[in-house]
Amino acid sequence: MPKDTFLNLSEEKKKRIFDAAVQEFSERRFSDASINQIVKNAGIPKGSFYQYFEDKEDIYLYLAEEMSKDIHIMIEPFNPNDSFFESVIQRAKGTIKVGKTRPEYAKIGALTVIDNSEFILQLLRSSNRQYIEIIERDKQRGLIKPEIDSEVVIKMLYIYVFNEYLYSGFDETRYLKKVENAVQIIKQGIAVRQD
Amino acid sequence: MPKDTFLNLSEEKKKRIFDAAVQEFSERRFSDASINQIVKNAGIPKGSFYQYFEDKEDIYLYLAEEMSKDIHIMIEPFNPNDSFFESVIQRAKGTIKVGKTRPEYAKIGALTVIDNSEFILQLLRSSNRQYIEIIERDKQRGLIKPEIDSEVVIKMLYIYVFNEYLYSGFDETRYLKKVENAVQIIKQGIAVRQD
DNA sequence: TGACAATATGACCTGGTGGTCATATTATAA
DNA sequence: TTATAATATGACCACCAGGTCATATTGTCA
Repeated sequence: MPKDTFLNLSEEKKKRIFDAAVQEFSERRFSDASINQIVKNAGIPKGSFYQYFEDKEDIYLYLAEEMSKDIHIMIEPFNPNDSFFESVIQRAKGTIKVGKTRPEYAKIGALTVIDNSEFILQLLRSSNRQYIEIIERDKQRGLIKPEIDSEVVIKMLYIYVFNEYLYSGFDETRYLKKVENAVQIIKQGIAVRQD
Repeated sequence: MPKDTFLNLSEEKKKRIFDAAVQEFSERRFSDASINQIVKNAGIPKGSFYQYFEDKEDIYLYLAEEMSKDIHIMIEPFNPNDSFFESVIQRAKGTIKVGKTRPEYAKIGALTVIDNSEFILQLLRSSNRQYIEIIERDKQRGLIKPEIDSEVVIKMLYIYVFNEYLYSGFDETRYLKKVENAVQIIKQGIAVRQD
């Protein structure tokens, strides 16, 4: 949580700092991101940064919260009627949509999957939880084989989907196609059926 | 390629430097690994390092070559009769085997998948190529659906398998089980068949 | 032995990091 | 107006990175 000193700042200044942080975290993974760079981008003195935030984690969490407010306006929440497979594709479409108006946000998301700091791993774990729930629900619905290890499914898909976003770059149709391929593979497998 | 000055060194000294580099690269990703740390581990002066190697990439490539000599003694090459699925599991078992006698080697491999430097990405790409070939072969054999995007398959599995190794830690049975689960999912899919 | 080349060495360079702190400035209230 | 509290500021700290280079040491051969 940012300190009160930060929260009391003018909206203009808060936004300047927010934007500077977004820029930095969209270019470098959390582990590699530099506070020096953020203060330079924001045009504030180094000392002020520590007057506003505890440390890098602090500003990152603030960022995450602000971004998620922003994102929730842009993309609709999971539709409970959608299957797990549809949900993943919907979310990929959401990522593309976010990427169009806020490319940095999508970039920040993508960079999390290649960060192995304890801090980021924990964030990832909690963001995966909702997908696990969807899979479990679909098992009950009789859509997904009950014996499936949902952790494995999520990890494969999640890492893949963001990784692909990172390297597909601006090519949205390619990205969506890759994600659809991945989902199809997870759904149906790749083995030829020996009926 | 190391400089001649390095190659002319005594076996003892070469090994000391090799070991020091292995240690460093097994603890930190290529991008994060420190030459300073390597020279400290090896007990050689900083200046000597640059007398032996061009830079970090140079020593990494040397390492990779030496390690692969070592590894090829420990694990058998892909069996051409094995399906893609069996090959992946065999390779996972190989990783465990390597991990038992040379835990650092397996760690180095695992760390590659979370490095996004151009240098490492290129290495990964070329090491994926052989899996792509196996998949294409299995398509011809009628084992794998011909319409499958093999790049997607490889990327999902490859990243997953090493990632899991990184976080399963020493728990080999857990690791192998997760890999088998992943392979099974890729093979058969997770959807309940609506016959 | 002496001359020259090859090698070894660590101090040093530039530039980066996260973080601190004494001081200056500004806002607040008596 | 004055005293006090809140905030702003950038120089500074210790530490790390990759890389260089003048000098010292060692090996080689005539």
